[in-house]
Amino acid sequence: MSTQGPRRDDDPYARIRAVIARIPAGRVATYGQVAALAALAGHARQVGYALRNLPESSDLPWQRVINQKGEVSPRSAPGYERYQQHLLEEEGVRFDAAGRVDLERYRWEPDDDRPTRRWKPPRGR
DNA sequence: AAGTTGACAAGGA
DNA sequence: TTCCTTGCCAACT
Repeated sequence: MSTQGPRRDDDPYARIRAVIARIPAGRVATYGQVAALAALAGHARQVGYALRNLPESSDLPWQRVINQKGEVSPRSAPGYERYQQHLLEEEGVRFDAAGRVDLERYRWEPDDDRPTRRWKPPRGR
């Protein structure tokens, strides 16, 4: 009925969470990518906002969302970045010395079910 | 009601 | 390449 709250497909944050829930372990997606997949292109910041409001009890794989630079986004509470990186490393995501993930290698695509890409194609040369 | 904030992103220097 | 500025837009004061 019309007396109930926003339905899943109607609530932007619910759609954002639905997209994140689809990211397989060992893969990552960027904020902008999640927003676009949730039919909210241009609302990358809302993805971060949704995660900030995420209840502690949530089982959403929030750690698989990183920024376009390939690094875990800085956050108000220090220490969480280290925690997020740790969670990802346990899933097999490798970070370089600068604390960045190779997006070409670990970025998840909706139609991509494979675990992880083992190598990146050689650059033209 | 108006100004500020922020788990972003793209472009210029 | 990194750093800084600008654009973004809902949520929050």
